[in-house]
Amino acid sequence: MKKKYHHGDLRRKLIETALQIISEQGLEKVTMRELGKRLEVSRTAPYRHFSDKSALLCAIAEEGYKKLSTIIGQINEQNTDDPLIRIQNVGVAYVKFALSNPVHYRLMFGNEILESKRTPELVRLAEEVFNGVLFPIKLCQDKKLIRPINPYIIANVLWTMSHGISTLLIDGQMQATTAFKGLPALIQVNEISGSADIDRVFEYLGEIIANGILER
Amino acid sequence: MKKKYHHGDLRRKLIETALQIISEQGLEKVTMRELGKRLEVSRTAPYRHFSDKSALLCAIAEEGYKKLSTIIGQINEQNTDDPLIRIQNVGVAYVKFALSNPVHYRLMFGNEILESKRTPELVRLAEEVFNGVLFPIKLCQDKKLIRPINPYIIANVLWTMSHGISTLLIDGQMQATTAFKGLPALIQVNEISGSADIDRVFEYLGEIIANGILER
DNA sequence: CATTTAATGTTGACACTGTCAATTTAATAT
DNA sequence: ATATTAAATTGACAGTGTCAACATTAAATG
Repeated sequence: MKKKYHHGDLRRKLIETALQIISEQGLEKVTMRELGKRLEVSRTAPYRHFSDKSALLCAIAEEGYKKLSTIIGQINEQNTDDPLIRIQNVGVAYVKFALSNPVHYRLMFGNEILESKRTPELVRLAEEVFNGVLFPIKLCQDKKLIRPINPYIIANVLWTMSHGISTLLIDGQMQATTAFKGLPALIQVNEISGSADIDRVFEYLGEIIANGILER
Repeated sequence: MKKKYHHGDLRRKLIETALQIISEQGLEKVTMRELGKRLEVSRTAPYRHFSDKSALLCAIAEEGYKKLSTIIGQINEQNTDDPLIRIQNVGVAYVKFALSNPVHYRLMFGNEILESKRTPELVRLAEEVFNGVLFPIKLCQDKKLIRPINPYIIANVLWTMSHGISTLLIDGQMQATTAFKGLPALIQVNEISGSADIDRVFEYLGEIIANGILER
């Protein structure tokens, strides 16, 4: 790609600056004009790189999908003694990704980008992520570690779980510090950072999903 | 309340019209001016009823919380032979509410209303809903039907599940028709309406949460 | 009843937005 | 060195949230 023309690397900078504005002041403060202003470029310069605002947001979502897909792919390549652990690792990684990249995550799975404006590439990448969740489940079923329920369902259950907790935490609906307080030592909230230790939360949720909640 | 002054019942109409616009064309098409236009009133008339746009959206969210809270309250008042069924009923009602009132739901639990702009009343109503989820769980634990796990955790698991599936379906990320296709007869998608039969989906998810996914 | 008061609605104004069309600048290809 | 094309600019237009000043009318008050 070499060096760029005038600005140098405006496309990249636009994405970065948009991300920064969203996390600082929220999505509605992202304007094409403000982006131009911040990057010391004219108000319509961004249109040379993104056909409209929606296209810019799509690019961010795409970036997120690629990142998440890579993370999950790497975990699935790791060898583990216990294949069940791999499922947990995928779940933990998923939620951690969401919490570390809330802006990406909201654009990926939220309603900010209208359904009609989602690019085919976006849809493809989303499927790739789902397959990454499906994979370790099938593996465990092959080894008779998980009941022979349709693996799609189980994947959807795990996805539902991971997505649910991700969005509730990201959007400040569930307070990790209180939601999991006063629990057995198993779950301990990291009081210093103020954020829950996702590994332990997921460990606990995993135990529930694994064994169920019924008395037997 | 009798008849109103000039327009009659502008406040009510503003909420209704906003809801209609959001479900037809999305949130960003709701503008104070457009609301005025549609209701044949001046562009700033809405400001006599809502201090700003955010206040209008808060009012919609509040309406949603009250509705959901009432629904869950009614279910919890019903007598059931099997208290476990009550938990399932609450979950099903929750998801059904979300699917029937997607606009309300997104405003209630999404990020459209900035965290800083949420009124205290909004927070209180959200807690009320959570308590409605907690109640039947505690009841089942009293009767030794559910393992003596901290009931808060279980409520959070159920909430996570219900919220996760609600948002994935509402935002068109999970296709109910395909996500639960090719399953045992237990789950059958309503092909006519194109929407999943939430009762059955939840029945299935409920079974998984109840008994876990592990082979034993 | 007449009159004050407060609720409700209007008009004008401002700074801001997305985005198009026409134009200019400069990097690359020839 | 010139032609081509990518990148950036300026001007324009219709739309937006919201404030301040003003107008109208319902309700409260005497």
